[in-house]
Formats: sequence, C-alpha cells, structure tokens
Amino acid sequence: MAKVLLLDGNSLTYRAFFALPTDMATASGQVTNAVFGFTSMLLNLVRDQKPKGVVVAFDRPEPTFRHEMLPEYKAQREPTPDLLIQQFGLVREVLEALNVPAVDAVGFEADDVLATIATQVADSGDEAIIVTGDRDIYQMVRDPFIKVLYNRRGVSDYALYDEAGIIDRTGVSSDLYPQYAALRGDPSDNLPGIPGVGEKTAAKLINAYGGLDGIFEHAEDQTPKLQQNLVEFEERARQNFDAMVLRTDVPIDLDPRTFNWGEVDVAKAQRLFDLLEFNSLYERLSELLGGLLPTLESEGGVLEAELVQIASASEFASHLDSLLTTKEPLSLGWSTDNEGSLSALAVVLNAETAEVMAIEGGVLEEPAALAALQRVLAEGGGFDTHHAKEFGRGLRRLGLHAEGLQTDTAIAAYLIDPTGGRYVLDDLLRKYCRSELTRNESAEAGQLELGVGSEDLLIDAARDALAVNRLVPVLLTILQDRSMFWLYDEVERPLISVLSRMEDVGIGVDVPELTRMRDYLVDEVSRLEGAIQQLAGREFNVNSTKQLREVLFDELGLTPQKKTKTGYSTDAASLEKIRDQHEVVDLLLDYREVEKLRSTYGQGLLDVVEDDGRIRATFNQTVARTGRLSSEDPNLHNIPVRTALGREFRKAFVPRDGYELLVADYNQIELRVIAHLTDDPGLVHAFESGEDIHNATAASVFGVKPDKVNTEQRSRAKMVSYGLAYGMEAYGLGQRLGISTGEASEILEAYFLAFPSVKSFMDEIVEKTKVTGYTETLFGRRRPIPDLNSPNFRVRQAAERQAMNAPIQGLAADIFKIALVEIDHALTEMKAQSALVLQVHDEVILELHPDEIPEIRELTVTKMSEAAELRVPLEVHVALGPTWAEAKN
DNA sequence: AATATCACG
DNA sequence: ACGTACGTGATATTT
Repeated sequence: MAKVLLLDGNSLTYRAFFALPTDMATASGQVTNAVFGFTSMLLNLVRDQKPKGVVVAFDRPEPTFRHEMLPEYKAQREPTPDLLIQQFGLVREVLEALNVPAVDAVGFEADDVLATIATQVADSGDEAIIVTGDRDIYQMVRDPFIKVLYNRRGVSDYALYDEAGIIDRTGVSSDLYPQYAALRGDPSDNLPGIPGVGEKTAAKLINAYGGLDGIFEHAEDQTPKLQQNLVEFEERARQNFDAMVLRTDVPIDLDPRTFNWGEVDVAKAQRLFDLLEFNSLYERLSELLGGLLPTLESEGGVLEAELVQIASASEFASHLDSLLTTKEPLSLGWSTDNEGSLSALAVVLNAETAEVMAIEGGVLEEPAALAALQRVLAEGGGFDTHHAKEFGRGLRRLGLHAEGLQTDTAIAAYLIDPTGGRYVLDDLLRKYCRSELTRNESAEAGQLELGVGSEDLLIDAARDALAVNRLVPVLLTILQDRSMFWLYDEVERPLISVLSRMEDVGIGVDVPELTRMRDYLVDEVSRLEGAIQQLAGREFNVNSTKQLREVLFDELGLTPQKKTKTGYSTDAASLEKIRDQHEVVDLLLDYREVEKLRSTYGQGLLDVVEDDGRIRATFNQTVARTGRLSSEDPNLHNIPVRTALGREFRKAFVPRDGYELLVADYNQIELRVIAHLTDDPGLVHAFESGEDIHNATAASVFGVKPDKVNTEQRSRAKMVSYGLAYGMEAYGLGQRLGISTGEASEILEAYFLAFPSVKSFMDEIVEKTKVTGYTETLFGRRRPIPDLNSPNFRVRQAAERQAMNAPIQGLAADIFKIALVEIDHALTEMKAQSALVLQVHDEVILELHPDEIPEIRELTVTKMSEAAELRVPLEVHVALGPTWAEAKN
C-alpha cells in the first residue's frame, strides 16, 4: 500500500505566515517567512512520513471583479496580507523545483481538490495522508485509506487522525462531521452555527438522531430553549451543511499513481534556494535526497582550479587555438594595473576539469599572444567576463577590440537585482551557485587552489575566470525565466561597449578657460568670505555649518526655519526665508553658490583633466536602482546649467580641433512616459497636438483658455507635472511654489480632476507592487520595493513614492539606453569619424567631424525619436555649437 | 564614517 | 501626530 501525502497549500502557507516573523527576508528585501515555513513543513513531512508521492492543492476562486464583491464578504474575513500573497508564487516555484505537483481547479478550494484526490488514492487501494489546518477535511477520514494530519498551530504541531481519532476528537464519526460542524458552526472561520449548541451538544444530537434530518424531526423533544433555536436556525444549519460537504468530483487530469517524491530538479532547486537564501533548508533537502545535491562542504561547492601558468606567447597562442573550435564562450578573468593596462589574463580551458590558464600582462603583449587572443575573441563563441567595460578598455590599449562579449556577469546580476550593491564575484558565486573559492594551504604543487585575497595577479584572474564560468549559466537562466533576456541582450549588453568607448574618447576641455573661471571664483569666494565675516562681526569658517549656525541663530538672532539631526538648518531654502532679516544672508547665498562652483567644478574638474586636455569619467551601468546610468570621477551628470554663472562652465566643454559639438535631448521624456503609461486622454491629446505641454496643463488645471495662461500658472503647472512623477504631496508642492499647503492641495486636486487616469495609475501601481514586491518597466526592468509593507508609516510612504517613480524613470532610462545603442550602431555602420562623448540621462553629446554633420544630426534625431513607440510622440531637440553651452541653445 | 549641502535630470 | 519629491555624486566639515 503506497503512501501519498496530500497538502493543503493555502492552509499550510497561511499557518507558516502567521507562525514566523515577517522580518525574515532576503538581502534584497523579499519577505520569505511563509515560503520558508511551508518548505520547512514539506521537508519535515517527507522526512517523517516517507511517502511515495506528494501533491499540493491550492484554492482557485472564480475570477471576480472588485465591484462584484459583496461588502459582507469583505467584512467577514480579514483580507489576505500582501506580504503573504506575494509568497504564494514563490511556494509554487519551490514545488516546481522539487517536482511536486501543484493542483488547483477553477471555482474550487484546495480541500475539494484534496478530497477528490484522496478518494482516488483510496479507491486504488493506496493510503492518503491529508495535511491541513482546516478541520473540514475530517469528513474524509476512512480507515485504513485516508488519514488527516491536522496542523494545530505553527509549523510543527500536528495531530494524526484515523476514524477513531476523529471520534475521539469530535465525538462523532468522520462521515457525520459535516452535520456536526453545521450545528456548532466554526467560530474561527466566523461561521455561526446554532446558538447554544457547542461541541458536546452537537455530538450528542448527531449521535442520537443520526443526522440533521433526524434532529429537526425531533426538535420538540428538546429543552424549550434548544427547541426554539433549532427551529429558528434550521435554515442556517442546512446551509452550513451544504457548504461543509466537500466535492469529490473536481475535474483533475492527474493520476495519483504518478506522484513521485524525489525527482527534484537539482539545478533549479539549487538556484531557487540560493535566491531565497534558504541555506539551512538546502542542507536539509540535500540530506533528504541522500546527499545528491552539491553542498558547500562537499567537493562540488568548493571551486578548485588546475592552474596552468603560461610562460610564453606561443604556448598561450596554441592553447587558445585549441579552443577555436568550441562554440561556447570563453570564460575570462583579468586584472589591471593602476593605469588600466591588463596585467593578467585568465582563460578557462576546460570547465569540467576546472583547468584555467593564466598569463601575465607582459607576455600577453607579445604579438603572437595578441593575435591569438583577437582570433578567439572575435571568431569563436565570444567570451564572458565580469565588468566587461573595463576589460574592453584594457583590450583597446593593446589594440584589440572586444566584439564577442556574450555575458557580463556584473550586468546580468544587476538586472536580476539592481538593489544588490557592489556585485563582487565572490558574493555572486555564493549567492547564485552556493560555491566558494577557498584557499587550501596544503594543496599540492600544480594543483594550485585559488586563494581568497591572494595578491597574485594570475591567481586572482584565474579565480575570476572560474567564477564567471560557473555564474553565467545560472544568471542567464534567471534572466530567461523572468523574460528579461531581451533587455540584457539588446540593450544592456551592447551598451557596455558603447560606454566603454565613450569613456575612452572622453570629452574635450578648454583648460585655459576653465583655469580663468576657477581663478575668478577663488577671488569671489575670498571677497564674499571677507564681507560675510565683516557683517558677522568676527572671523569664522563659513563652510562650517556648525559655526554658521552659531553666527546666524545665536549671535545675530535670526529665526531658525527647520531642524536637521544636528541642529538648525542653514540650507538655501531656509536662508531664502530669512533674507529680509539681515543683509549677510544674501551674501551667504552668493557665497554658497560661488564656493560650490569653485570647489566642485572649478578645482574639481581641473584636477581630473588628462594630459591630452580631455576628461574621462566612468559611466556606471550597475549603480542606479531605476536603470539609469551614473557618472563618477568626475560626475559629468551635474555640470551647472540653472544659474548664469554656473552655466559658464559649459563653455569649457569643447570638441577636438576642427570638430563641432552636437547636443540632442528628449523633450519632457518623463512626462511623455507618464502620458503613455496612464493613457490619460488629456495628457495624450496635449502631446499629440504639439502644444506647449506646461501651457496646456496650466490651461486645464486652472480652467483658462490656453492663450490666457500666465507665466505664474505655467510654472506652477510644470512643478506639479514633475512633482507627480515623484509622488509629491501637497505640502511639498506648497514649499516649492511658495504657497500654503491648502492652496497647493487645491492645485493638485484640480490636476487629478483634469487628468484622472494619472491618479488611478499611481494608485494601481502601488497596489500591484505590494503584491509582486517589485516594479517593472515596459521593457521588463525590475526594481524590488520591499519597504512597501513596512510597519513604519514614513518608510512605507517613501516606498510608495519609489513604486510610483520607478516605472517612469525606469522606462525613460530604457528608452534612452536603446537610443544610445542605436546611435552608436549607426555611427559604426557608417564608419564615422565622429563619436559619442557624453550622455546625461536624456541628452547625448557627440563630437562631429565637419563632413558628417548633416548625416549624423539627422540620424541622431531619428534614432532617439524611434527608440520606442509610445502612445505619444517622442520629441527631440537638437543643436550644434563650438561649446556645450552654445550647442545647448 | 557620518552629516550637511548642493549640482544635475 | 508627524513628515513631507524620485534618482544620482562631490565637497567640506565634523565625529
């Protein structure tokens, strides 16, 4: 008699959720308490019961629309918490990995499904153990074929009932249980029975009269009170009974005899348990399967490489040539010196035997080695590596080009979780492969183990190569599973090379001009500093907010506006408000502006100009959680533009001799994205008609004719439009517009009245994100928003704003990246001498050869406009000039 | 290392 | 009652 475990997935996951704390979460914030508890229960059950097969049933209600839900229904039961809902999908994924069938049927609850399967199992002479926290299932107990393992509470407290057990527990036999339960109701389920009838009376009545019919026939035999209740509530009891009886005819096309525990999808289980950070569960699963899974302690988890050191270029070349026939990408590891030259390169020769060869930078530079390397990079199956952008720059220094890049493990890991942080190979390996690169001091010569933290460049490179080799299939599978491969393959991957070359090209700087500005600013700073100290009546460090606080609020007695962690704030917004109180305040505002320009832009930029008069920033592709790029060393994304003095700096950004700068930027891309995502008729119409969007918005919001909008109204409309992309509230709008929160709130209301779809979109995106745990752009870029269910109001509100903003900023970033890739592709096609030199979120700057000006100007606009097809047109502004400042106008 | 401030989209 | 716009990076000061 084979034994099959039948689990109620809903009931057990519920129990697990309420038994375990919700602060159990992965590093990226996905709460896992319920899926952990359920999986733990499943593994324990399998360990203890040793069944032949396991199956899990789930509820599957008829699809309903919200407005069809009756209010009573809502009142009756607490809604399922979002944190729980988002874990049901994970529970199903666990089951899929463990090859445990998950069964449901439209319009049926899990217990109907279980009853049906249990009946089938029993009819074929096998044993079914039903595991649930729902007592309705008691009615199914049938010796010796069907038993119930009832979950009393938590994840480990069960009672096993056979027929005698049910009688012992309830006082009635299992087949009479529905009638018994119909009489006494179920307090925990908010199901009222007959008043005055509890467990004892119900059992007594059932046993005396054999069922509901008998009881109601003999109602007059009872005490007056009970008799009255029986008569009054007969209908309710009969309804209860109908609801209580389980269906055993649910349409299920699964043969219980095919349920077999133990056919685990090893790779999938490993990946999923790693993602969920179920380390202990993984060990338990492995034990249960008789150590079939590779574990950290077993050999499979520790990566050891056979290190082949290469001494000559010809040896290197012959090894590489032997790899030319393989279609698989090579797994590469590398390191660079301080200047970015490759100082070591490692190639996995044989993934099975973990044979890795490593070569020093010096040998690598010999012509024979370079030629062989270029051959395998371009002609074979290409290569995989970590941080390919930097590797590509290293190759370029050697005169090679990295065309064959397949997988960049850093970029892939970023797409999988953009909140992940630093994407260090060791961490990724632990997270996605459960593997570690360990050091073994006693390793024999020739069997060099790859040591952690080794200073040896060759070993470092070899470790990286091996780590990349193990990570690539895992990361790619995850991207495929999530339908993100297109985004990786068509956008992020080609972008790597675009950015790599942009970094190499750099942007030209007019050093004398920049120096002149810096010198001027130095003078201005010291002039203002003197004047401020004069008015303050003493010398102090104006850059010190601490000292400035003393001067302003203690000595001069000015009115503090708001507080920071450490005291009263002296930021520009606060100073603006007290300008009238003392003439030093205006000077301070000037000082702040000038000092910022001097330090960050004057001195800061001069410090990083290279010998050829160009600045080469690093464009990060794995930093911004929304999908944007970032720029550092220096940050070229925040070169001043808003004030006249600051804007001067853009005159110092110039093309190389004989070239011109072309600047192209998207016109209000985020607002157009909002129009597309919300499909709001008003917004869409405004963009389609080509009118000034802020003017049109102002007309709608303030209820005036478009030609009657004044500048004040237009500027307010603009503030509202952008503020709303950030989830702004009335208070914030009021602050920025210099009006009361009440007035701001009226403007916001008018906006949402004029553009109603915007409001509903914002509400819906938050709700959807609560359930899934992440936001998603149209191109599939995800961002986890774990704090959406935080008990802390402030944290939760901030998360809601992120959830509203991420799809907008993210889609704009997707579109911009696609445009960059397309522009670059077109430049390559035409073998242009012109080059992309800079990008600033929605703006690209190219350095154009005079012969190519009209063609590239045209193609830039076309590629940007056509990067995505939205409900509204993508408008691009383009201009040429001898400096960034002049090309911008 | 943390904080305050401010530059940009 | 409380806090109050998303996303970055650099600088100077203070701890």
